[in-house]
Amino acid sequence: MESRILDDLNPAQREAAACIDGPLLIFAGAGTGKTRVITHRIAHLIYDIGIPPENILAVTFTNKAAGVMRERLVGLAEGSSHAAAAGRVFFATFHRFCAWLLRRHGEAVGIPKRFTIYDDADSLHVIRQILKSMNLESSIYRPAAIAAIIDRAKNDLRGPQDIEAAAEGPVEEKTAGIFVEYERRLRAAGALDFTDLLVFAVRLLESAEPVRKHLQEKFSYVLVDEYQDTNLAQYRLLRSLAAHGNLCVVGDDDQAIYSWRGADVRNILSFEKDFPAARVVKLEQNYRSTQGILDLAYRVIRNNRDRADKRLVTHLGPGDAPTVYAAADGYDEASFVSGRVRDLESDLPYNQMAVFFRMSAQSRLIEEEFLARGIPYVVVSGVGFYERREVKDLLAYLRVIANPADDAALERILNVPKRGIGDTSAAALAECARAAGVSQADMLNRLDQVGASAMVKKRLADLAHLLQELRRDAADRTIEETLRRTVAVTNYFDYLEKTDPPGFEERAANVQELYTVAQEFANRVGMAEGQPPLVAFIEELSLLTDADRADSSADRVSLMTLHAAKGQEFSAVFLIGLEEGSLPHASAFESDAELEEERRLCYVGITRAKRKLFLSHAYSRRIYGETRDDIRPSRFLEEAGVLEEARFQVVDTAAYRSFRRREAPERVSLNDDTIVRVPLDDDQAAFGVAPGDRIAHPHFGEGMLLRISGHAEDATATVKFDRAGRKRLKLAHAKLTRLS
DNA sequence: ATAGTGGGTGTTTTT
DNA sequence: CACCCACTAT
Ligand SMILES: Nc1ncnc2c1ncn2[C@@H]1O[C@H](COP(=O)(O)OP(=O)(O)OP(=O)(O)O)[C@@H](O)[C@H]1O
Repeated sequence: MESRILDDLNPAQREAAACIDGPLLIFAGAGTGKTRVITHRIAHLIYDIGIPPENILAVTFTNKAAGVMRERLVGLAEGSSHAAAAGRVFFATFHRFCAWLLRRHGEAVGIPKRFTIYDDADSLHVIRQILKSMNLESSIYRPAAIAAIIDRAKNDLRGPQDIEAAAEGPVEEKTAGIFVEYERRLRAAGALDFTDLLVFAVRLLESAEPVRKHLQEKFSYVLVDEYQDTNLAQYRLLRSLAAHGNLCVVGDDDQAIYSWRGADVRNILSFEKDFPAARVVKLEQNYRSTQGILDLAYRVIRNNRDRADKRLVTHLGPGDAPTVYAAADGYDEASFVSGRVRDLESDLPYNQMAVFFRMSAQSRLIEEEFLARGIPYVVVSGVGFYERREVKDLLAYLRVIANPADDAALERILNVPKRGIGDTSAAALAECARAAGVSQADMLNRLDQVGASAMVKKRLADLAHLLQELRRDAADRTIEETLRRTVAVTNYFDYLEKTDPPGFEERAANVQELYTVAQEFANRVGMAEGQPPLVAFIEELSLLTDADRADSSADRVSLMTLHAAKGQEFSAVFLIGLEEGSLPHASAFESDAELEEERRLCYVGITRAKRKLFLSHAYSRRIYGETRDDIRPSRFLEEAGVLEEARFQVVDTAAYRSFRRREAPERVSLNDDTIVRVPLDDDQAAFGVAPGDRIAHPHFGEGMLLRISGHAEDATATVKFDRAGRKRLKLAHAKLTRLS
């Protein structure tokens, strides 16, 4: 068992990596080498102990993390005869692992082999359809809210009955019914949404003993990174899978940031109870950051009550004090960031710099600034390649080809490109299919049963024919060829050019890029695994995210959300928008638990930095197109004493001082019912109503006018109606009458 | 059937 | 501001 592999670990890490049998928890703070231990432990298992690599399953949080880990593992075997073995370890996210499992054994729980994976947009689409069929208004029953409730329930392995039982309002009550119908429609379409992958995998493992036994034998060693962010479904999956006890999990309760997705930090806190005889290894030596950065991180996270205390030490020395910049506004902040990037660029490559923010929308000002300054950057979260309309359109064609039952995909392409099949015809087709109990694609081949005009039927028949040809040809063509043929027979480029002339070039380029992705996929995967390549490709696209696609070798500054930053590290980090409402986000104000999660998010951001850390906040922001001058710095900055202490460099600006002097209007948070009695400008007063008035609206009834914002035509009243709740109404339009 | 208009509405975070 | 929906005019 003598091993050079473990030489580049410190004693505590080595202990963890060398402990190969039985449950093991590595519970340690940021940058202590948890991920490194996992990688070395796998290498040790294979190269020193002789465990066949295909018996090892390593679960990561993102596909990208899986890729990085695989590379590192190969790196460790460099030059040895084992190098190829590394490729046989199964690295995957939970979702990908479940998809793999269900492709093979899903039939035991009623999932067809060629199931399709519905993404968020598909799910929302289905929910909207259901709302329509139930005659529920989507303004009250907000599809996204309903989707969130359903998704959350599924992650907790709960069903419609549980939601109904726990329902607190009308929306939740109805959600149970929508949930039932949602499930029905997905099953009928042979589709699983992201969370279904987990749900059905759990169901499969817990109900089909032969499958479970087989997997337990196959994966005799299971390792899980970022265990603090696992949810109930994932936990149950691990329990079944790793009943043999050879389960190694690593994590840090201070980095639990996915509770909104059902992740439960108690999974890691009670690991010892769940897996008796578990060994626990704690690591304290941080190898990533300088002491100044770690101190600041600690000053933030220590304010969480609900945590296991951990101190981190580093021997990288004190380093540069983190810089705090108080910006006048978002533009000022952006120019601060670009200025510092310019200062740093002689010492650091761009890809060692990153800008983090709470919400994707916050990247915009930074992007504009970088564009103007010629600083190369890449946005690694937000609307990306795979969400592009053109990519999803073509993917929908592939989906229908691979799985004719995929109604969501069919509905997407029914009239894309425009072929004169409008909402009415689409609804008729859907209704007939529903009545006949078949998929809409099947219905296309039984048009005699569809009540529609001859003209429409002809168009539907043409589509059916087109799909049939594509499907027939797909059998003996490459994916790329199928894609090209689809584009050709549908005249897809013409459609793009007609519908979006200014965006045409970019969209066409994305289509080309998709060809390349298909080609690379084919080269990489070959004909392995005996799976139809088309099905495998669609799965790949469904599970990949933009972050996975980002080429880390390209020399660009990374822009990403704090959530996307987890697990990564950069020499220089900018954490922007450190303001009340943003970080912590306004939606967390009401709940201590959520505030603590926001604080952890801040902690995660800070601890990504190796040597340079810049924190910034602005006193003025545009929110909903309105400029707000009453923005306060984040409580996290205050708690940490950052704003006063000389040990941190506080950059102040003349611009900011003048902002501070200006009289701030009464503070209003987005959710409260304060009546904002600031003097109205003449154009606002002209409407004859003022904050504090009782008013009546023809549709919403009576209410209290809370505030007026905007000017002239755009003057908008915020009214709290007695029955209809809070509404915003354009004064120029809404007929408000003043009572009393 | 579709394009264009003009309301109202709402905000996280992602596999 | 950006998105989504309902409505109107072609
Ligand atoms: N024993 C060691 N010797 C040298 N460098 C190390 C050692 N252990 C870890 N490192 C380095 O420290 C950095 C952080 O390691 P790693 O990403 O594994 O930490 P982590 O605990 O997973 O962090 P986090 O939880 O913050 O994502 C990496 O650059 C890694 O190479």
